[in-house]
Amino acid sequence: MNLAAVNYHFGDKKTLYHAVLARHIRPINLVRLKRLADAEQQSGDLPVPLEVILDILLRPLFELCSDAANGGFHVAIMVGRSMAEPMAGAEEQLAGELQPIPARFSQTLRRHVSKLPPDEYMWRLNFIVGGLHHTLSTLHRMKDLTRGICRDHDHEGALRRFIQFSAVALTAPAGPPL
Amino acid sequence: MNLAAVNYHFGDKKTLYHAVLARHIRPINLVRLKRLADAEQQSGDLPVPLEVILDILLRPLFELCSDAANGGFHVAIMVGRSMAEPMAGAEEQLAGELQPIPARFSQTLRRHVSKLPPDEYMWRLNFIVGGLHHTLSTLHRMKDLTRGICRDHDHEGALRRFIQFSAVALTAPAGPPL
DNA sequence: TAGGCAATCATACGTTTGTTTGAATTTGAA
DNA sequence: TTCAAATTCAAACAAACGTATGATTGCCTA
Repeated sequence: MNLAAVNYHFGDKKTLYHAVLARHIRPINLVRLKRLADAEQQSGDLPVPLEVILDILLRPLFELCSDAANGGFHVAIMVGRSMAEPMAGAEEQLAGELQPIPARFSQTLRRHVSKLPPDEYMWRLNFIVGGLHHTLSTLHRMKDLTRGICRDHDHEGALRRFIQFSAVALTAPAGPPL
Repeated sequence: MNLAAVNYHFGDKKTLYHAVLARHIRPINLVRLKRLADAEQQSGDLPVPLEVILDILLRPLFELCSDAANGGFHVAIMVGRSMAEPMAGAEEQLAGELQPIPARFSQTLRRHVSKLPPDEYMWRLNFIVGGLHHTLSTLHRMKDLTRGICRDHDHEGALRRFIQFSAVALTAPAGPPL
């Protein structure tokens, strides 16, 4: 469409970029918070199983990124890029959108990782975040990347494996101090 | 320096980009192959411990990316970007440089992951690769990202944790088939 | 139906970016 | 020292990009 519309409606390109990101991520985060609340209520005093927490956290993202009709995987690329190289002077904008999620989920996760030192937990979370966005960005070319061993667009398989991967990584005992 | 020199010596920007990447990655890969051969010889018939293999694979990368004097972390960004979004029509160039490494290391890794289906192994490797490059790209702003919980430029801590992280993730038993 | 507002469009402007050119300068060998 | 090839430089070029403008269209309300 006509590019002038961008400046008419959004002012400049950077604002448009963040608007697109927010439009996709906001509803996902609402779903996440809702599902987590439901799961907690259903569990009563028992901890919500780690795999369930991770499923709630990850499934909406995988579903978004596999929704090819709505430019799903472009969003995957955008999110990944925003993580790896935030646009100068505008990281706060996206951060404000994302902050509530790790904060809220950490509450629930705490019972599963209570023996981990906080920095150990953060490091592992960062490893996982990297793996996540890389996975989302490469879902559509896994066949090429693995010489045919993995299928393209295998969202369900990727999600199932990534949940297990993250659960194992988070629950492993802390290594020896340096 | 004068930009015309780029086109004089390299032809165009893309070629320069790959030359920079190759210049940094090639020596690293030589070191990796050498160290792996040494470790195998030293182990005789016993398998090289997984953590040792991972250390050989990862340490040179972490060292490169922490060599600030030589623009180390810019290389981290470049590598990460090349992974996530290879430049159109030139992925083969970098692929040729990187191919021998996973192929060679998979030989040695095989004894540790022999019970994993090949696709399961590839998926996990992809998760780890994503985590790796994200980690390298964010080493210099971990403090900001974790609200002060992790230190900036803690290459040694990151490496140690990432090795343990990868080892745990690779040796976990395969989940139930879908 | 007329008037006003919002949205869209073709077009143009100013920057940035990648590349080219031709003149200077340096280098190395005879 | 001399000469030719290699390298560097300032300057210009062309294309891509982000943005701005003024005319035009579509829409809603009075």
